[in-house]
Amino acid sequence: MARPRAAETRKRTRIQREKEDRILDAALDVFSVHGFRGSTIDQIARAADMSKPNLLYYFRTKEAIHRLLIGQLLDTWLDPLREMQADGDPLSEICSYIRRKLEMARDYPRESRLFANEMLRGAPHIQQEMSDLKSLVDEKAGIMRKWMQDGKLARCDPHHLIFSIWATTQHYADFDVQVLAILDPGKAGDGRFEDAARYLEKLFIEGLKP
Amino acid sequence: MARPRAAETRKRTRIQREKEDRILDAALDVFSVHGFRGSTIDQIARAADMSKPNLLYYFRTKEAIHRLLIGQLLDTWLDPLREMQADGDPLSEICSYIRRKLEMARDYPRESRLFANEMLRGAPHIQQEMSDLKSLVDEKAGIMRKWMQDGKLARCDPHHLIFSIWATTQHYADFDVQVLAILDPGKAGDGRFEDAARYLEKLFIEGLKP
DNA sequence: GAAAAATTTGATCATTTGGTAAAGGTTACA
DNA sequence: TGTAACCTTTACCAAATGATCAAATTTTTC
Repeated sequence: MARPRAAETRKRTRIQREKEDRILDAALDVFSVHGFRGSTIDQIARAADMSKPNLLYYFRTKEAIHRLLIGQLLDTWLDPLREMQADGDPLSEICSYIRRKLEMARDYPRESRLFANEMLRGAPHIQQEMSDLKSLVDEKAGIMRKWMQDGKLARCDPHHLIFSIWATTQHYADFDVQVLAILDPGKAGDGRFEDAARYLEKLFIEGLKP
Repeated sequence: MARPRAAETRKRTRIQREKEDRILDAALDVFSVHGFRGSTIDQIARAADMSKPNLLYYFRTKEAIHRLLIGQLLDTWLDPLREMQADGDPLSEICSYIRRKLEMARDYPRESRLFANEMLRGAPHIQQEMSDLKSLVDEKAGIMRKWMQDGKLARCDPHHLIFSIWATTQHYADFDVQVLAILDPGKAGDGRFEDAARYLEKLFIEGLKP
């Protein structure tokens, strides 16, 4: 290979770590708003405050950056669901899940939007991950079904229950502009997340009480 | 003006109506999946089965097509909410609203995704419409607040109630791939929408009962 | 059925975009 | 402090993209 690319030889240097982090952060900014096809390397490079060839020294292609981001994302995105324990109190477990998902929407809105973008275009690159996701969801749906049989949770379709939690929480990241445009300007801080948590906990507790 | 562009002189012809419809339909296909920046005129022209210059005879620019689609969308998108009547039974009104929104997610998923794409990129072109939206939502929130005062609806934040209805229903259009990947293959038809309706009506009725 | 209007096409253009080449500058480490 | 590995930049390229033009063809109108 004529020119050594970053990270292809031996260990990662300090500069490599710093720049790769900067690139990924900038790329998350750009991809999460414009999607893969709508984002340009120039845009990302500008956001990372470096030249395009310099950026391409660290990542061979635009796709390589995107792939890495998506991979990192899916790795942590489902942690809150994984934490749902069969031996906890059903309504508390569901409330904790809602709270954790809302915190993610508040603290990692870019990741949420990146994911939403991927879904909107039909999840072309993550067939394997969707399959893993199904396994996890099916497992947790089984736990919920048990809770229902034990009379600790209202009978309902557990898959749709999970969908409704995803939808209501991610909404605050993906549709943030809309939420901000509609709520009173006074709620511009993070107050809307606390209001949302209060509302959603009440809705789901009352709605799912056996 | 050297060359007459479609619809610039006198009335719209039969061909104009047909082709413009074909273009808008194709553009909705493309924009709803790839977003504005991620879509190309070539792509839309191919989907509409015509040449690029031919397409550009009917719409001057890519943006003109997009603007028209967004305008049409917002015009009808809020109809279900407008139909919510202050003098109806609160829980029935809310259930009808959910059902209508679910029907839109089922019958017009492309429109839902087009809207979602716009929101994800920060709704750059629809500031005015967002303002109109706020007026409508505030009005309906007022109705809900009245219902709560009359003891006909559980006390909660009406804005977040509306958000939760939007989120849960639009989810079935915007995240359709995910929904399909997770549900049993048997639900591949429109059955998932009926299941969703059953689940959501129960959740909201029980959750919002006074 | 001819004139006028509308439509379609093929060639073309300037810009943007993803990506490369090669040369010069910097860093780490012996 | 020298040098090998690593990093950065300037210049560049081919393809894609948004858009235009003049000429050719079709449709409508009288």
